[in-house]
Amino acid sequence: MKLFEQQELKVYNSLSKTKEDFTPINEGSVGMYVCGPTVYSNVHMGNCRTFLSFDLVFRYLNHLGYKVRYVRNITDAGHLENDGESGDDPILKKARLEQIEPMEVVQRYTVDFHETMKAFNALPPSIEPTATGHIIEQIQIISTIISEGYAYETNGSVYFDVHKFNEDHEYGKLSGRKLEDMAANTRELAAQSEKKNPQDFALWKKAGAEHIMRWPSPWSDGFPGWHLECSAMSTKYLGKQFDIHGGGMDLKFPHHECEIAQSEASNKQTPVNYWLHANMLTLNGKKMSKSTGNNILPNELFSGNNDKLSKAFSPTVSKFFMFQAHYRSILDFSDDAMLASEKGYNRLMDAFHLIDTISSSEKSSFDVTAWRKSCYDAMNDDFNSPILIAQLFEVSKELNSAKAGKSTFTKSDLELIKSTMHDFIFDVLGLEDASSNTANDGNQLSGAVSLLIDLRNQARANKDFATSDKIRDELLAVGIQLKDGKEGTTFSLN
RNA sequence: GGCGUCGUGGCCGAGUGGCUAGGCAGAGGUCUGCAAAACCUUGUACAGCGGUUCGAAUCCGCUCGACGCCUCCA
Repeated sequence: MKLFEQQELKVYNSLSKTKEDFTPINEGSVGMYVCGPTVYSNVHMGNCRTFLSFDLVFRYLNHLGYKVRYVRNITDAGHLENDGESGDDPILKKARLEQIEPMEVVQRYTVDFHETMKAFNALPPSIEPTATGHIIEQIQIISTIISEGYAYETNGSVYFDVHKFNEDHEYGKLSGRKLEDMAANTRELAAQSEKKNPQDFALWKKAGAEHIMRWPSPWSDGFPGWHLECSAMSTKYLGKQFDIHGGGMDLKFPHHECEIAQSEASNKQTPVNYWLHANMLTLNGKKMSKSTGNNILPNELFSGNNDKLSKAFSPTVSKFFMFQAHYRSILDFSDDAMLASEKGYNRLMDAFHLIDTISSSEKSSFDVTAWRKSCYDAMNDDFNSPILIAQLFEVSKELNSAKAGKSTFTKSDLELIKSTMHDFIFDVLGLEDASSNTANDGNQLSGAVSLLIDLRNQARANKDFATSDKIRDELLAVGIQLKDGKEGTTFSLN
């Protein structure tokens, strides 16, 4: 496997706020952890964007020849850190609402998540651990942090002592916050709080009587704090120090900040070399969110069964839409943008299908090697998929020109274009070919339509346009569009 | 209030000190019996005001606006 391109990979590190050369800890291997979903409801498109962004990272690293261990967790418990009444484990809450076992909630939405990721043609991670499967590891970390002096117990609950930690570490270095500022800006009713300071966060919570999901621990029957699971599982499967940690931008603070604190407190070293954060997908200019209802679900998108869009869109078009923006930019979801992406996607796929029909020449009028390099340059520049897609359109234009006899390609250049386009469209972007309905496919539909095309062409030859237009219009009415070209008629399904 | 991000042509969206982003739409053209589809050609935009500079959309400052985090959130 050639590895020359990977030498130039740069990634934007949220910790340093700069693009850095990517150098993995172990040459040729990459450890990557991404915060997965909390499975108490269906994932919406905003959630999906983050996972698809990191699917792109995973795919590209694989493409470059790295051996990647990609860990993405399922949060199925303990999503709670407040000690006030407002705090509530969303999984338990949902279970109460639906009058079922918490693990039924978990199972239902885990299955939904997996089906959604599969629909998007996202690769499964190498390991997909669950929080409930790693209670022992979490308890061990808490014990270590307590013995290191960075956590304290109150009434059976354990809290991370942020102020103590900040004395000899830097709390807030990822999110750019200063503890003093945070302390000055907190007007929390600390009266009945179990915490020494409002900034402290829970490592272990004692379970109330109504709390069904509970585990024994040295401190109480209870459950782990939310931030802890990721520290436990990333350390277990990737080691105390690993290459990439990803997640949504909204997890930067407090979640990832707390992860750093936990890992540094227990392992005495900083856990992650490169922090990558995917930006939000907005709807009507506002962040998609489960709680406010400002979101759209994948199934609503695929079926067209929603009040936000004029039609249904396929998973692959949705991905194409997302990858036309950089993963670190906010992207707004809209009908117009989706329609534009769908047309662009079809144009790109049509151009790809054109390659085999182009006859080769003695010389190429287009520098294919330089073009190919520009594709790698784009992805090497912090996974810049919009530039990559622009490059794919550049070559598409040349292919169309070649078809019209204006550009020329040698046989080997055509093959190089085909393999490069294939690599990037299908392997790296992970798009799917949904438009291969030509009149010579050989399946039943194609056979039937071919017959109608023949009849229509006979009618046209006889200048019986009433008949030919009837065939054309009625096929269109059932969603089959005929396309007359120089070399005969093809069709596509609308 | 604190921290941070962003404001690009009709729309979406890259870029970031001097050199074409790209897609969609629009316009013109080719093709066609007519259409549709497809293809080709075509746009000189960077919120406002100052400053730095030979030169700024790109750097700095201010103003306005939007968004995100600070509470569960990808």
